[in-house]
Order: sequence, then C-alpha cells, then structure tokens
Amino acid sequence: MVGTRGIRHFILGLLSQQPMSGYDIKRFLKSLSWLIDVPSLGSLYPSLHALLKDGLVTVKVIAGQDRPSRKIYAITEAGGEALQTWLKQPSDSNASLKKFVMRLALAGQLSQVGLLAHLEQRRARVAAHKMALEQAGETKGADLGKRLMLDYGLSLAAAELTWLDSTLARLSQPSLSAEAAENEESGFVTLTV
Amino acid sequence: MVGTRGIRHFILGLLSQQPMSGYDIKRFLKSLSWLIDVPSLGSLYPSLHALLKDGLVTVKVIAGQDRPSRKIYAITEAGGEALQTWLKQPSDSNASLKKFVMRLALAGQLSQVGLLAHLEQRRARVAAHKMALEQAGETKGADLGKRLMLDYGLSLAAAELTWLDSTLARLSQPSLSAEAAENEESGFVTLTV
DNA sequence: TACCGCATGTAAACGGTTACATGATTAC
DNA sequence: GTAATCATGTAACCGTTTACATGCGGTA
Repeated sequence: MVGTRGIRHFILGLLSQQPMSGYDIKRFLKSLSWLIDVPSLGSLYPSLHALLKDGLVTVKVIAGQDRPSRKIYAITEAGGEALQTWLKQPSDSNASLKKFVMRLALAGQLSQVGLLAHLEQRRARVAAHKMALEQAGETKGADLGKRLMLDYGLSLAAAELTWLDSTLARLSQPSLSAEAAENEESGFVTLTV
Repeated sequence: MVGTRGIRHFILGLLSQQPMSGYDIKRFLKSLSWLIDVPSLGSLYPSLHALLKDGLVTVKVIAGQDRPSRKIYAITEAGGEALQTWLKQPSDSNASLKKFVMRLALAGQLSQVGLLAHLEQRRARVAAHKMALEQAGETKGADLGKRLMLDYGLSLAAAELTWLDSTLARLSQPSLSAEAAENEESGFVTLTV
C-alpha cells in the first residue's frame, strides 16, 4: 500500500521519470515551493523507506568518492503498477492548485485522454471561481484584505485560464502543426495508456 | 497559545474582520480552495473551540427560528493582541503561495509597511523562481511533465509579478490619485499600526 | 573559523483528515 | 422521496513538521 493521502505517490511518480536520490527529489520539490507546499525532509526520507519496504522502489548505493554517498532510488514494476492505479482514479473536481500541479508534473505518466481530462477539469474549476470572484466584485464595501484577494484571484485565474486554453488547444492537435515535430521524440503521442 | 503552525491564526484573523459562525468561515475558506488547501470541518470546529478555551474569541448562540441555531464567534481583546503578535513576526521568505495568500487576506490587520513588505517579499521570491524557470527552459530534453510545469509556472509567475508590481505601485501612493477617494472610507491609509 | 551545500537519517509531538453522527429545511 | 444546503460536532488514525544528529568539502 502506498497510503492514499501522502506524497508517496508523487515521489513514486517522480521516480518513474528517472531514478533519483532523496536529495535530488528534495531539490526538485524546492523548485515548486513558491507555488505549493512541499513535504520537508522529515517526511521525504521516511516515505522513501516505506516505498522501499513495499517493494515499489529499489535502492542502489553509490559510494561517492570525495562526497557523501548517494542512494539512488528507482521504481520497480510493482511501483509502476501502483502509480498507474493511482493515476487512473480521477482527480476529484474540487482539488486545489497543489493537487493539480502534482498531477501535471506527472503528465508523462498520464494517458493523453487522462491529461486532457485533468486540464479540462481544472479549467472548469478555475472558470467557475473566476465567475464567482467577478460576481463578488460588484458588491462594494469589502475590507482591504478581501479586495486585494479578489483582485489577486482574478489576475491569477485569468492567467491560468489563458494558459489552460492554449495548452489544451496545443495538446489536442499535436500532429497538425509541422513545427511540433522539431524536438519531439516521445512527446504527446507515445504515452502510456 | 494559538499554536504556531495551525490555521488557528488565520481563523482568528478572519474573525477580526467581522464576527462569524463556523459555517461562515467554512464558506469563505471554500472560496479559496481552488488556490490553496484549506482546512476541513474536522479541524475548523475544534480550532474554534480551542480559541474559545484560550479566551481569544467569544461565542453568542443565535437560536435560529426555522433554521439551525448558529454560533457567532467574535474576537476578544486578547485575541487581537495574539493576532498582532503573530502578524508582526515577519513571514519567512521561503513561504509558499498558501502562506502568502493567508496573510494577504488579512491585509486589513496589517500595518501599511507590513503589507508592503509582504508584497515585496513575495515579489522577490516569484521573480527569483521565474528566473530559475527561464534558465531551466534553455535546457532541452525534459519530459512532458517538466515542460508543462515550466510553461505553467512561467505563466503564473509572470501574471503574479504583474499584479504585485501594479498593486505595490498603487499602495505606495494612495493619496496621489484623486479617484482613489471614491469608495474609500477606511482603505489604505487607516490601517492599524 | 564559521557557515553553507551536499547527503542521509530519527523520533516525539502535534495537528489535520477522514469518517461518523444528527437534524431540519428547501429544491428537484 | 431524495439529494443538497444549512449547521454543528467527535475521535481514531495517520502523516507531517520540527528539532535533533552526523560528517565531509568548499568558501568567505
């Protein structure tokens, strides 16, 4: 078992892209930390141990000459299956940006329809909230915090919708534009079903 | 004590804007849930009870004729002090969007310099990460998930920076524009020090 | 000399989630 | 009649945070 509400799955997903050490994962997570809350070291290493115990990943210790030895984790076949099982169950439609991002980062492991569905679901959610914000904006007399939040939310929602629309359009017809073939070797088309 | 890492402070901040019931708070939190992870009911009500026990809020039960009775919570003087103590300690510079948003929503309780500092800190963080993303973008050969995350992060970061810049500019000279006086009664100027 | 980055780990305390529980009213 | 909204609550389980612990190499 992987535990339904931990970051275990996400870690597993990262390892499915390429074998990494705990520190590598930590570094990657840090690059997301401006946007979403990421787990601390105190839960990262134990998660790795748990995945190992369950046979979802393997370790290879690389004795570093002249630097600390690294433990490279790689996903196993069972791990791949567990990941797919998790990814197949639809993301709940009330998910926050954090959950959206975690799945988006694992896009390579998603089927094309799965990815499209994920983006469309997010689109619907953001659009709905943008409308609610616009409606709330007509009511006057809110305090400073509420007004700033409204404004901020509206800006971010607009930007996110724009991105979602263009990305959705881009991913929907991958073969139509000739330029797409440039640096695409295993892009949109060759995805696990 | 309010507990340093809970949502207790945030709830306290919301109550400082106006007395509300737990359900009211829940409704407000839901409006933020597309952006950040918000606490569930299972932690909301206990938080309220804890604040009450510590004398930071008071309750008034409104026996609703024909609908369930509501418990309206209001902040106390001690609660106000606890809130200020919390708000005064600077937000850590590595905070996620969630922490930024929670403080932004409480802008009315911040001093002007505090608010400005908060926005500037966020600006610096987002700008730094945007630069990192641009740099990472030059490296080719990333998998689909990484490319999408890069693109997505860049879009959101750009939008957030734009908003931060214009808001920072707007809040820095509140009195210069005459139009600002329109529907401002206790806007930027009259802030708690 | 002192601090930062690399690199891995442990454990207690805390708090949040999930699930359960209740009940009335309105809308389909 | 059945689902959803309003409205409040409890408790076990579980995961995460925080703090502690260690050690080497580079650098200011």
